[in-house]
Amino acid sequence: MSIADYPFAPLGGAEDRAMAIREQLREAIIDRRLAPGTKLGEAEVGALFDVSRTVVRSALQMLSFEGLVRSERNRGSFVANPSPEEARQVFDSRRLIEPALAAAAIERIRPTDVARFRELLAEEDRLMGERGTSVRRAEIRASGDFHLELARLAGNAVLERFMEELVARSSLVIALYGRTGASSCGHADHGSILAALEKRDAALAASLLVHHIDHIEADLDLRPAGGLGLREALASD
Amino acid sequence: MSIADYPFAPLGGAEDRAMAIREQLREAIIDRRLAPGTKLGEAEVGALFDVSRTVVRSALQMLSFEGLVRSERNRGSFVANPSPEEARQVFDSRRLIEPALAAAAIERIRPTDVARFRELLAEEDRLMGERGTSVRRAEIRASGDFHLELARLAGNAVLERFMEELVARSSLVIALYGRTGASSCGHADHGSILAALEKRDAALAASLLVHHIDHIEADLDLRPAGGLGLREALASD
DNA sequence: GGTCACCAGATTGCATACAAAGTTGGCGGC
DNA sequence: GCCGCCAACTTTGTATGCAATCTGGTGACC
Repeated sequence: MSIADYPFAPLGGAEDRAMAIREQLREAIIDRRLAPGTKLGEAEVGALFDVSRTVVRSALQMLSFEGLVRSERNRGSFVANPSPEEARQVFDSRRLIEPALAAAAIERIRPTDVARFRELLAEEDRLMGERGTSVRRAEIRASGDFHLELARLAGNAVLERFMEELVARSSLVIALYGRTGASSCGHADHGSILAALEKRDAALAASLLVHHIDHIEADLDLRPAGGLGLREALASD
Repeated sequence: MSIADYPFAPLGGAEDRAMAIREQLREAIIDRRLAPGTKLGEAEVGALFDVSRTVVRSALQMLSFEGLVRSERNRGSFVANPSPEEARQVFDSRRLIEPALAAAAIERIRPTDVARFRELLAEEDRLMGERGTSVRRAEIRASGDFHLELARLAGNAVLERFMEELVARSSLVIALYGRTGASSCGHADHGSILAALEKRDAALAASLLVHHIDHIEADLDLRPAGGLGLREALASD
């Protein structure tokens, strides 16, 4: 299940063609099929999707807003290369927002919602059982979907959109700094969080969420990337 | 002082011409020189700023992302007409985020920051003393700047950008639903919040902030807008 | 030999032209 | 007289062309 499958468009009602390209690029970036620093030339992307640069520009602008792409005037757009500091800020933001989402979700959760969560968990389980890089990508995405579902359930469209951005950027950060050894997003955590939601124990859910996010962040290698500050820290271009 | 005066561009690095138009439109919307529901035709806006539709489109897309403009495919863009529910979500989000910003700001606040805050307060004072609708507009904006300065000081670029959006949308909501009688944004509150920041009393600052936001929201008339649901509720077009 | 200036190539920024979708007004039929 | 259909207009969506800017390399000059 991807973000685009949700019944509402993430934003106002932008052009659908550009939105489609945005989604494709977003998935590719999150899955790390597009490495950070990769140049996204308008003409090149346009040729790839068989659309004009106009549409590509629109898509790139959206991604730039989301922080997944960095645009430099008269130079072009590149897949974002979030710094460790940016990564920390993203996780700080999530630690702030998600517990509140849980509290709100508890007020509104219904059996059908629980069922949907269980579906997501089952999907995660299935993916965890397998091996391979593509599976790992799907795992990161599935993990994000859990948090997005939580945001959706909370019923605050503003925070939900913020979370869409935060989850996307988190996925990019995990792909960048994640240590391959450990499971990037402790799956078991999701199960216990869901249990707390079912029990309508907001304090427990909040606590579990914060620890969950701590856990994700702890699994990252956020050292200053060689300590250098030169342009994009030798962006693997 | 407007957002554009800050030393960094609010976003990636979009085209500067489009950014300029975005700023102008944003100011106009927040100041309610552009009433909610007003159609923003690409050609019309383009003629006004003497640029092509291409640039206008870019600006409108940005505003659409910020929630200040609503775009409908093949129909055009309109100044957003936030529903009472949307308004509540915006304030809920602010009640969540701003106390955290205050706590972070306390860790980093320095005398020069305090001085900047005092400047903002003085500006507010000056505006409060006068009368007239244009003054009232400036007052709303100045009030927003206080909160933006707080966000800036917190040092989290992610949350800062969220706050930029929230403050802008709040201003729109206040312009829409604000009761003219009461002062929209209790100015005295800002002073006491700043005092709490100076004393580095995070709990007090957080409490004051929440009450401050409560106060703003309480001053609004968030009734279901006449109960009618016809297109844009008779959008004054 | 090193440095600076200049030039060629490529890429983005912007404007314009064309195509598609929607809206409005009028006309004819019922 | 009212309803539905059709056509012209208006507005947006997309493609393409041209100008400005940046990059990288070459050659002259110090």
